[in-house]
Amino acid sequence: MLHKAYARGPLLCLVSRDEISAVGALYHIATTFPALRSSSTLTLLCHARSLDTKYFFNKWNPLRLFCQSIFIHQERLCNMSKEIGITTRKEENFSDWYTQVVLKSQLADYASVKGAIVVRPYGYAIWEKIKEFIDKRIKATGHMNAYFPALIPEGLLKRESSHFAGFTPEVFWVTRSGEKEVGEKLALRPTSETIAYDSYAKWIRSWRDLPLLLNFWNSVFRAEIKSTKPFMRTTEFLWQEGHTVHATEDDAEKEVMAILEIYQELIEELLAIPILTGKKTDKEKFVGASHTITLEAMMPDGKALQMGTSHNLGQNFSKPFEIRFVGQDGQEHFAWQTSWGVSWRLIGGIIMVHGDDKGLLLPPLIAPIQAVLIPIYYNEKDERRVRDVVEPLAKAMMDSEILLHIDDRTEYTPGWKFNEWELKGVPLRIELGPRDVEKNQAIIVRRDTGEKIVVSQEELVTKTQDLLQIIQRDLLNKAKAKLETMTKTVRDYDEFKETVKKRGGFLRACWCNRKECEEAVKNETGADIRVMPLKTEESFAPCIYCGQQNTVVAYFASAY
RNA sequence: GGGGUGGUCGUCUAGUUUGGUCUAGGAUACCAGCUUUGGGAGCUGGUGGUCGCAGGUUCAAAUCCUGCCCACCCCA
Repeated sequence: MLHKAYARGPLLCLVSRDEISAVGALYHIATTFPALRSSSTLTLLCHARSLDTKYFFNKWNPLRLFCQSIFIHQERLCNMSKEIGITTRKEENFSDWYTQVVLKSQLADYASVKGAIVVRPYGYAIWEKIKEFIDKRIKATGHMNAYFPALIPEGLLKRESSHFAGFTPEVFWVTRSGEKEVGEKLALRPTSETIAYDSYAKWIRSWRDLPLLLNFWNSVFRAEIKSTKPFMRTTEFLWQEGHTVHATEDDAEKEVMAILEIYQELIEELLAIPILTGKKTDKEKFVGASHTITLEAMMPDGKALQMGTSHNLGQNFSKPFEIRFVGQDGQEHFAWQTSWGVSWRLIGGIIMVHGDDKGLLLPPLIAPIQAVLIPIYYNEKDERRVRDVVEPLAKAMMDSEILLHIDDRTEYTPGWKFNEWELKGVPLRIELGPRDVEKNQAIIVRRDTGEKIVVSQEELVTKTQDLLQIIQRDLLNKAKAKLETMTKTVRDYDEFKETVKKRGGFLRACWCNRKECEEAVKNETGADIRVMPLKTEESFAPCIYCGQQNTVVAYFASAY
């Protein structure tokens, strides 16, 4: 194909014009494409290769260009269709696949600052859906949004010593303003506990001021990031942080668990990602918390992803920040506090868990576009016919609160659009062309299975709604099955090491509750304790590391 | 923390070994026109590049040297 199309004609032409130069080109071609040597023209001229072929090839521009065109055409013939979409398979190179999906589906892009990304409108739309859900749920339970400064004076950040020690390696400092050094260094907030609680102390006087239930939508900065992974590891990221103050320890703990429930619903029901929930160990808990409740998901590459945390801060901050109130008993008490958050890492989780070789795949309840309607027509007459059908149908769908997008761009063919919307992960595609107008039907295609379903126009709305529900459910079930296969109960340390190394996943094992063993396992295998189940599971073996008998069940994994 | 690879129109890339014909070539994308449209169509013409950034060497730098920035991979 190649030599027929490009080599023969132009080559002969060259030979007749400048035989000597052609020799150089042919020699190069012959060494580069062995398959072409059978061409008689090539064979003949290759005998003359004692000439300084390199000279001709390098210095004689038209020849070089000609040879290049051959390279490129060959590559094009081979790779054309693959290069536009995702070129790596999810199974083969997970990391590269992930980056390609993020960039090519236009969720985000790299910015020219190390560790920073730009969230593009499509990606931000997903974040807005997450935001919408959380906002609605926390407002329904009496929380309100507020905003605190991004700059925190060093003194404040240092007030709670373990908190400061935990964050200090990754804090950005502002030390200059304009031409002058600033008096007291300012930290770019790595989290807002300290700056918020400084204010809280001023606002809270009596038990009547409690509970104080605030939430902040903002961004935080964490330095010391070695390599950037959009949504997963960035120096600045968007999140929400809730900070509440309560009169009793019991109230604080209730808050921690209430938030856990909201997160759980968000992650499992909207994002369709199954999770393990439970406590963090003392080593892994939030620095400054008395305990941390976590939600952990498993990614297809065997690494765990922390999807959200809810901390019971006890009085660890209220004491140094002097958040005190006069109780009903007339006595002064230190308050009890919680903090909790989820970040745009959730988006990373969605991509990793549901995406496939075609690109992104969004669960309907989190998709900014749930169905894309692609009208198909050949000419103006058909265009009118199709439009007349599409317009009322689209209106009916939108009235039924289906997030529909009509792709009526004329510059792309239907096939192009199909591929593009698949890359972007839209759960359903609806095709409607002249044939369908005639038969009073439409074609619905599922993104997750590729299944094509012919439906009558009358039942398009209900069928679309049904399918969205089905896809939502199927995605969760599929992810649940995957989680199950990636969770393994182990009793033996060798098996433990082997499993971490080979396939990762969650390792359900027994642990003696001592930091030394936890650290040793982490150092030797890279896996740490992600979560200890809330409902205590019955111990089934001695400690995975030291063999001691008195143990609890813990889930280990290497993590993002 | 240690080691490595790479950065050239929006994207992918040729050219870098051996500095000079490169005021940088191509493909794709983009724009215009024609034509097409049910799984990434075609033709013709056109727009588009501070060769990552800053210095240095040289008559001459995409090419050589130094520093920096960014991305990716491997090891701890």
